[in-house]
Amino acid sequence: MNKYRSHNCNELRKKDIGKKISLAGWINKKRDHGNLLFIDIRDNYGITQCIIDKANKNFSLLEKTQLETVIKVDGKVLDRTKDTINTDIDTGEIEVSIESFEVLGTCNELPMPVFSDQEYSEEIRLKYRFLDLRRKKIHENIILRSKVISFIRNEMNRLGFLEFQTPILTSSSPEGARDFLVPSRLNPGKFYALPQAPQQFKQLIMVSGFDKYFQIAPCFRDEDARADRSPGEFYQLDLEMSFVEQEDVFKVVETLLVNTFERFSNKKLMFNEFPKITYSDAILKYGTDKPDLRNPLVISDITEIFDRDDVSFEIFKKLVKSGSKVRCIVTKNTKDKPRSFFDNIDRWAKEQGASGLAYFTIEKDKVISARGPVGKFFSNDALEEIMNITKAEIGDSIFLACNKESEVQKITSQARDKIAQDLNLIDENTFAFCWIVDYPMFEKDEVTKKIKFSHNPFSMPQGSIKDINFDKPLDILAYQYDIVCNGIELSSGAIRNHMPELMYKLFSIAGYDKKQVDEKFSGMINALSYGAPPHGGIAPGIDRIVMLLANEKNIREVTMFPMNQNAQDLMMKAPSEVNQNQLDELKLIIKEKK
RNA sequence: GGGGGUGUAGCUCAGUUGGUUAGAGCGAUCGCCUGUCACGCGAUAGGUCGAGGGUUCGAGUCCCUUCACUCCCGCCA
Repeated sequence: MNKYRSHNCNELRKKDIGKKISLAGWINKKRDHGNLLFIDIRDNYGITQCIIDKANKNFSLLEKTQLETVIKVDGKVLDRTKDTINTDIDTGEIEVSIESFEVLGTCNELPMPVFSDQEYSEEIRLKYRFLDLRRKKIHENIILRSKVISFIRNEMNRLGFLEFQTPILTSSSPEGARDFLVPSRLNPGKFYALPQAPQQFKQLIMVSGFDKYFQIAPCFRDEDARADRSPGEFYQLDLEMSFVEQEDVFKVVETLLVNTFERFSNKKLMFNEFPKITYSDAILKYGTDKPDLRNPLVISDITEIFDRDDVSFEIFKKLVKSGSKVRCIVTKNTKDKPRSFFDNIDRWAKEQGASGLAYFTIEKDKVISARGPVGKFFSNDALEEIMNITKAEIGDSIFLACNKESEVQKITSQARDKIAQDLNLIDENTFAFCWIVDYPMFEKDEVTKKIKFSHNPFSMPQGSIKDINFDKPLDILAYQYDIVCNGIELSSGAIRNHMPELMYKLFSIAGYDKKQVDEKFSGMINALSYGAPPHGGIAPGIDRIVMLLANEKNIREVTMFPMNQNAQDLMMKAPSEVNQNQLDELKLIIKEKK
């Protein structure tokens, strides 16, 4: 028999009444009646109410024992009378009469209560993460995470994928995020980099002939945090497949995600076969490449309307002449909404730094007309044309913004979210997945005006090497795709470029000559010259998947030991200074701070 | 690097137009209480009002600087 317990704290039931048992766990809560003491003991599995009265010699000692002390109790399982049954806990039909107890782990006065629904500051939660993790909600989130990862492993195995580990100490690469660097003692002055993703390795695994690979891979990027982005490190379900086209990857990911989300959430899936939206369509219709498809609102371009003579909205007309675009959002049947609804949205847009959102509602008495502050500027014919373009109907309202393309795209995208919220159009009980496809291979850097890779430099461009017009690099599309759920980007992937000749060509457009490519990507480019199979893959973010399943807005709620926004671990006090010997061995000198 | 929010007891918070000795709940300590499950009742301790400077007869409250936490922009192939 186990030294500490005969049962866990969620095990005892009516059938155990009369048994002599022992339990071990934390004192979750005490209810002290002076001559009678109730003690709830908690472990990973649940809570059991224990009871002791003054007749027992241990009474006064137990009465004074702090909450969260770890104790072992020996006692007998008792029935509870009908009116004292607690239906909130699984063990609520019984209780344990304590005969003796033993303190296994003492507890100081707590810096934060464990048994409480209160919210606490991040600072205290992170500093005492081991206490925070005892609390029900986050404890369950972490267990969920474990189960999701385990399920995904099984599914991947079932789908014929092999799990491999790849190096954590690797080389710095010029593209992408900032690297975390690790100095090399044996090679003074040189540094390893922690992998931003096992990108090159997984391609090398394909070149090595393993056909289907996956890994729950740690990824390290030295970039600033967000609510849905851990600083420093996060996990991806990294996967790669040989002899596949885009559709083959989609099929695997759809199967995996549908199974995972159906298994771990009660929410509905809006699509079992995820819709595919081209990047350019997404940007136009939603103003972003990570649209929330639960939101039915779409953005339309009605710039051409403002060239018409029967439209007299002079401010917009003038802006359009100088190259601005007009985009609009139609809200269905909002004719009876109060003026305040419209004005609130206009005011909100101004708060976002835009020049506001013009609006009108389409009405029909004998002829079609527009009601609202700017309605008078549109003729009957112009309104019909707008209705034609936007599919708006009588009784609908139209919100318009006019600005440079990038600005109008930004504000209409935000407005789409804001209006949907105000109209309560988003079904919180749904997951809406979609693929964003046909990403451009290159984009122009706004600052330097140079052409650079818009996503992954190893992606395969669409079209054969003979057909691609390399003189218009911004027109080249890639077999590059993202998967998005409820407006959250879960992952990027691509069919890879496995042809060295084409690779050099594309890198040259982004400003790397052959020598640089050979140097910086030696592992990859060399391997591709020795018989590389066509291959492709993707890497869904594990943390974000668990966030969606746990219904959490912050990634720290699904991360066991997260760092704070400044990439510090308040519990372990990382990062920290190191001693002079360590620096000497590494041949490093710390510059004085300015 | 930039913008917003927050910072008052161990924890969660209140604190009026600037005005006496800065309050409450939980927790802690002590006392009472044999059926609670957020047990109840009474008492006690506990404060550099994040820090520094300024305005004022007087600052938790107004102003400036700064720090911490957080959200967002930049950044994240």
